[in-house]
Amino acid sequence: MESYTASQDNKGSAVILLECAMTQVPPRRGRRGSGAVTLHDVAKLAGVAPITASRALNKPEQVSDEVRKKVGEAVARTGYVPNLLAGGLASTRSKLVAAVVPTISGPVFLETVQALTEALAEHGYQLMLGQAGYVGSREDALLEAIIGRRPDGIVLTGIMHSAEGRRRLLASGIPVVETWDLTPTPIDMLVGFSHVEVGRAVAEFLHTKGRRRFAVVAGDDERATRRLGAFQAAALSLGLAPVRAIVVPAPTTLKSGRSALAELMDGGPKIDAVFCSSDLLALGVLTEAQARNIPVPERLAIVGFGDLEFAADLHPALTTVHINGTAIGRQAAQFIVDRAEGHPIGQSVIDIGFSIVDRQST
Amino acid sequence: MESYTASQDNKGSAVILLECAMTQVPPRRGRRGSGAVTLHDVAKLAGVAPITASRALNKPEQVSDEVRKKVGEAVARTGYVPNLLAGGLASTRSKLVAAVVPTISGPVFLETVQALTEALAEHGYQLMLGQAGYVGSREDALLEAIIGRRPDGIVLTGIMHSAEGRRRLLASGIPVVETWDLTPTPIDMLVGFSHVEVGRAVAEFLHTKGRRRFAVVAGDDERATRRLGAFQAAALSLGLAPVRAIVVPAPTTLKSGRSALAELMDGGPKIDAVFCSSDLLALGVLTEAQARNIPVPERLAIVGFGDLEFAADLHPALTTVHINGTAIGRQAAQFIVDRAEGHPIGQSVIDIGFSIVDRQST
DNA sequence: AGCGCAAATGGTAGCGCTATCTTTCGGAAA
DNA sequence: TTTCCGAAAGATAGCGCTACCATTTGCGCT
Repeated sequence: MESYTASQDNKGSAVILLECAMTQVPPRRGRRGSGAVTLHDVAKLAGVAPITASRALNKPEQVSDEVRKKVGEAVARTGYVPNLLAGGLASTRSKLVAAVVPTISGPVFLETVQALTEALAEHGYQLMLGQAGYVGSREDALLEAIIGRRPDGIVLTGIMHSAEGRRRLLASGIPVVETWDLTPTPIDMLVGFSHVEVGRAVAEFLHTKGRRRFAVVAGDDERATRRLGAFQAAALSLGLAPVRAIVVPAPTTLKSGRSALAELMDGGPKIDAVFCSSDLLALGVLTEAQARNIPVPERLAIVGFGDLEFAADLHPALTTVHINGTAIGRQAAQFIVDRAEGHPIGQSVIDIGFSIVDRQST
Repeated sequence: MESYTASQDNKGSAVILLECAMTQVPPRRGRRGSGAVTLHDVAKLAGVAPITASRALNKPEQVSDEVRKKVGEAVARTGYVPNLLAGGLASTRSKLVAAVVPTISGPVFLETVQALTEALAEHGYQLMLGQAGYVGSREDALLEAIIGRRPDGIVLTGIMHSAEGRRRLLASGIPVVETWDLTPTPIDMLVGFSHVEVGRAVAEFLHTKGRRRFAVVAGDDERATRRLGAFQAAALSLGLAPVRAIVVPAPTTLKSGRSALAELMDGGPKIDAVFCSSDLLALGVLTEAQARNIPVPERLAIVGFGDLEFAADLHPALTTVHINGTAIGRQAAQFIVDRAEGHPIGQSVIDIGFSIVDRQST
């Protein structure tokens, strides 16, 4: 490994010392306050009362064309940016939505978060992201930080296990959407699918394809474990041999997939199909199979989970379980916006389903 | 493809209709306000003045043990959660930091965002994530949403090109950290590395390895293009043939990598080395090479960029450019916290360097 | 005893915005 | 012409918290 850092002889990349471009803050008026342009300033410049300026910006249909125009010009001239903290405090609507994910490094939820961000932005809401999964994270601290901002909604992706956490969320009175799962007792709203169904469906799928000796490589998170359990149960009721399971620590990696297949091949009964709890794991299994010259799918079938963008273009293309993460995100946003605007929501629990994408690896 | 959704005959996964668990909001006291527990309530219960309760929570060293204890108990009994909007408004310190990324779907910046989140959480700051890259995103709307929340800092990862945007950021007076690049004229603070150096270093590296006929597969974003240009220039000054370049749309994918190599092999001069602007692209090139039975590294050397977690475990393991994204995130957090707390910062521009990780693919 | 001083607590006054109520005013209805 | 009504604009009063200043208290010192 060759290292290139400022301390070495890379002239072009050396530390650059520059005077920090001083941020030019206008002089403060009193001893408090940020010194920024306020709605008062805009109103004064436009020659109207502050409340009228507020209406011109937030409820333009309630003011005359003339006022709207004058205020608009004043905003443009002053570079006014509304203080949403103040607005949120006064109106008890923060226009903020919090999303909690185990860790953003896991590519699985990205699509959901992305769709959520976009859908919310369309309605003028902003997303705040919280991570619950990394070492040292404290769930109570995260909840405190989230609830303290008084978001208009909270989206949970496959977490919030503790009864204490659920209680606090409920007590906060903030709309909550749980996603990526179908729990029998949702806190509030829910959009997801059944992991038990996934496990069963994949087992039946592989059986239909003529496979008989199954193995599973799964991360040790709660939902993967549920899929695993259902897969094993289904195999059993199909009259197959007990399913061997390798459990690897979450988050799952290509590396764990490789060593899992190595473990499966180096001992124990022969297998002809592996169900992996993530596409990354499946890629690892595939990689190890190629390194060992095990032909896929001839000798070994591989099924992933997640249908990440690369799955379709692997060689061989990966058969996997597709979840419409974008739809989950959109629906979650819809739930929260509807709730915030006071629209009635029909059903508060939605099963979004899944599909098995049959490609070359099976 | 088999589809499993609520509308089909999967009993276990059907739409579940449940009464929405009604959020139990305590009765409102006046006609305004959220009805939640306030600091006043806590203070009353603890038998102290509101301001004293505030101090007990925020500056515990300024109050007596007795007060601290009484307030603590009152908080526990009431389930009080401080309203950070109000606190932020009063103190002009929102304890919020905004990060702007092109899109969170790109795995490249995830490590940075992750490190940023963690480092900020340690200091009691929360991260707000904004996406600038997706279709339909409007930079001005994003800036408005961000500046409107009065964050204590803004972290930019490889974006914010427009002069207008830079002007607004500067005018806002909010500390800004640009990352993943080394621009000659930073808005404020900066932590990154030189893309030009990367391009040059990789060209020299491949030359040292005995390769002579280079090609590049690069995404069409600004920084990748800069690496590409430097790579080509370096190859030229090493006396090599002109470097063929395939430019693919960002965000880069495995698929683009495959088709890029296909294009390179199906016509034009022979090549013996490919520099890819992302590891995903490199994986695509590798996949296509395997599909075509081109031995790597014997006939073709491949270099990626990013050193994603899977790179080391591919077969063959991928040679790539490693960027310490975690260090970038940590340093950015440090910058902002220091600035917010009023600590002096030494240099406001830091080159974090990079390294070439020499593995099996070269 | 008298003084000064620092630590602990409290009172006041906003932060910048909007909900709510009140006022103004032009024009249609009577 | 008078009355009434709704649209448009303004005045008032907070939202829940903290900065700033004032007051109280205890204690060591001369």
